[in-house]
Amino acid sequence: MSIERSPSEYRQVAALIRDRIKSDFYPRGTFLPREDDLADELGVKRNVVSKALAMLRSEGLVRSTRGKGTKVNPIPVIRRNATGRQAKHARESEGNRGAFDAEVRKLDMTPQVAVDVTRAPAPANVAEVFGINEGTPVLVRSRKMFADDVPVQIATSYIPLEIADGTQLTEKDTGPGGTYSRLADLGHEPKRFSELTQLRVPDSSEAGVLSMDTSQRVYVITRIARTTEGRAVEITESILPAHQWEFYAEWDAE
Amino acid sequence: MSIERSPSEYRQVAALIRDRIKSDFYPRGTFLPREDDLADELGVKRNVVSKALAMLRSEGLVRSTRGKGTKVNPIPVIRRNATGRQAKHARESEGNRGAFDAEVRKLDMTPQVAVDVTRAPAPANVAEVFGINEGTPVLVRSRKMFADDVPVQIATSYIPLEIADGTQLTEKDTGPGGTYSRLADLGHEPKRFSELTQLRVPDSSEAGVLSMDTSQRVYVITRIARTTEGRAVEITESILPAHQWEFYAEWDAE
DNA sequence: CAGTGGTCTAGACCACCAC
DNA sequence: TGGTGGTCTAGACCACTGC
Repeated sequence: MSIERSPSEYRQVAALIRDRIKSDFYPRGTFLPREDDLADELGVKRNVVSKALAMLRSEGLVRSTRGKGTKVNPIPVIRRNATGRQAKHARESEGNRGAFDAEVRKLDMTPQVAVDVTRAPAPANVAEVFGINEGTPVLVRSRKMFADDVPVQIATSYIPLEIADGTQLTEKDTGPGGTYSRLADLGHEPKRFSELTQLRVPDSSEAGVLSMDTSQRVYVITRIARTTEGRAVEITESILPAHQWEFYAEWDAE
Repeated sequence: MSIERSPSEYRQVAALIRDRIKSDFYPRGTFLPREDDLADELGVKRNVVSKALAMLRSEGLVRSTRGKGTKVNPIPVIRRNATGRQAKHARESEGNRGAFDAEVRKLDMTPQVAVDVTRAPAPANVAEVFGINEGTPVLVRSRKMFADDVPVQIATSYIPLEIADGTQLTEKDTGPGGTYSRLADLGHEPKRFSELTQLRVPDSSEAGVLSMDTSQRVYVITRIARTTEGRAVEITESILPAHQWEFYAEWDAE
């Protein structure tokens, strides 16, 4: 129906380099030729190559460093299993780092998690779900997760201090089964979950921590865990570089 | 830890315009000032404004048309409910257009669906799942979905001809309960589902149909429906402009 | 036709890296 | 220090819209 119009030079250059990456002509983890050389090879100005590479950078295909060059992203896409993350057996067989370890190891990479626990004023959205005033202190458990030393996820969990204070939840290591098992021990077993997944540009702080560009995208996954009575006992906000992840789920009809 | 470095001009311009859109200074559906005027107002060159707008365009915040101007995206983000899409009650109460109608109407917009049914050679990935040879004809049901006349989704379903031939599945209107109910009538009730969600740039054909830019992103959702015996009886590949959607799910622990 | 955005030119300067 | 990418300049031409 619509007439084929020839795309602009920089889009053609981007498409060409994208193909070369996908066909392993530029293998994962190696450097591209420098922009001047690409421009000469393809008969375009450096600005055009630069614009094309900016496009590939925003897709997460390459990463550029001033003074060094442009390298093909060394990390493959990680498959996040959205099916059984909260399942009890998964928690107990894999320990408190949850499903992340398995997801990364499946790709023959080395997972790594750094945990930090503090108390901090509740952000507005957290306060609203917990039914407390904005700024009321809550327990904040922050995790940074790496695959082969590349940051691929930030997860920040909030728990009401009323529940967590003085318990193992305030320790870095929450013990076998992790946070949800401790909440269960305390009589607040999470049974009902909701999850909202959004896509947006990272703010500059997120971009820094995840060593991303602000032209890239992050998934924001907000999960609320509630007891059978409906009380919200934990909120986790995960930030993931979008180009680094895909989601898989399985389920049976009721 | 890292020193605050001032972002480049075009990023500052993009941030400013982004804020103006979010604060309704430039309301949804209205035109921005033209690039020359923005450049004058902000004391930068037009190229810089142009680069900033390209960024916002790739985020789906604005849409530019040569000769006309740049308009704020008139359509709000649609929330896709990933919880009960395959539930029988949902199918029967809402008819064969499924959950899409409800999702769009919830935002006070008008849903619209165009259906096209053909036979076509099975693509490689479809053939593999069905266990047939690539190129074997299969039934292909294509739907284009609109919210207030804006295309927001393409869905392409594949069904083995062996099952579908000569049945209502080859009609545009599959009747009450839709495709899955007809499959059930035929003794192939879908009971097990898997779904893979990926993010990528649209190819030029997808960009055309969804009137998108190739600097934007689409979700690709591939769902496989199987019988209790494990036979794949339907595959649906949905393409969604990523900036137009978010995903919501709820579930109970087992 | 004039008005708009999309792209490209042919430079230039700077920030950052490795040495 | 020289090599690299990131950004900006001050134009220019073109594609497309609406009159």
